[in-house]
Amino acid sequence: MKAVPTHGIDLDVLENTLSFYIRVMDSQVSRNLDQRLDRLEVARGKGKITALFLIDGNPGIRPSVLAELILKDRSATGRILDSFEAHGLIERRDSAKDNRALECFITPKGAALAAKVRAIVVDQSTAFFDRIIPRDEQTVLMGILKRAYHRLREVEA
Amino acid sequence: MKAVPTHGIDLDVLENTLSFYIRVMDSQVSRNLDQRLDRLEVARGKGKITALFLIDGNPGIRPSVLAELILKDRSATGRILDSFEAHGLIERRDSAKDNRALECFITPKGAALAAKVRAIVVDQSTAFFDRIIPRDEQTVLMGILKRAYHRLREVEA
DNA sequence: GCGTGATAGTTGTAAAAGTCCATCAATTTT
DNA sequence: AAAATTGATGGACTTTTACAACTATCACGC
Repeated sequence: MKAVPTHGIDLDVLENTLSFYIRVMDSQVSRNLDQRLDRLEVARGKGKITALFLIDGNPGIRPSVLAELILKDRSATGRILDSFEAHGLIERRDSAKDNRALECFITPKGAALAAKVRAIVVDQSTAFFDRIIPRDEQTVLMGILKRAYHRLREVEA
Repeated sequence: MKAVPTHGIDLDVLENTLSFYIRVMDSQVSRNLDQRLDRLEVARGKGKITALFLIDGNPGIRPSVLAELILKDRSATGRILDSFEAHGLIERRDSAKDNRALECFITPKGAALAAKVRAIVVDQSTAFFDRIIPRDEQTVLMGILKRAYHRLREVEA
């Protein structure tokens, strides 16, 4: 990528639009993360990593609950689970309580992947933001976004 | 969407990972924005709005410069310009100085769309974040992200 | 118990984005 | 003048994502 100074370029109203910065940050951090996760079954897309962790940390979690937590519809979630299962990362078993429902369980292979991804994700986020945001500001940022995240869930409900 | 409380759900390391919150915020704000922009030629995808504004505000800007600014490769940028041109929003003319290059110019129709989109984008961002982040925190957030954005460009270069 | 409506999950489809690579023309460098 | 670089386009491919249709099951009220 070439050096194109941002000073002097007129970004119009985007200059003062929060959503613009969120969107740019996302695309860059996501691209960077995908490179780190290359070949790891969870690269690309926003929900795969969260889904893997949730299944790892909440044995028996159901696809529909998962869908709401990763903010996707059931069909998209189902396809993620299909690919997880095809790669031997999880198992879907019929629920004893509700014959419509399934329950997701991590496999040893899935747990191993989760451990690996855990390390990568944390490391990547730290490395990425350390280059562009001072540590004290990162703390502030995290606080604001964390509260916003929880409020988002309340509001959406 | 149903009420699924986030309290009590274990998000694993994501709980303290900045990239996670950035990614979630992005997906929500982008989805919300797309709904607002429905049918407007610039919905979906991250670069279209920025590209339109840049062409509007910088007459004669070249596709390759545009590509670097919207953080896409030339091929993807070209396709955005194709669709803009097909919809009569811009014109690409041969550059007088460099016969390889093109120069992009907004059309009246494109300028009208830019004006409309400008209003929507600002309004949407404000409305979206007002629901989940107090105004004073929004100011702080904007400052941090703005600095991060410019540093990102310096670092990437 | 039975019907209505909601819920769980799958499948199909369609649209679109992003990336990679090859190609071609024009320009700059040495 | 040859080589390397840059600007732009085109094709192919992978993935994501949303939307709607469909089956099966459950829950509630009467």
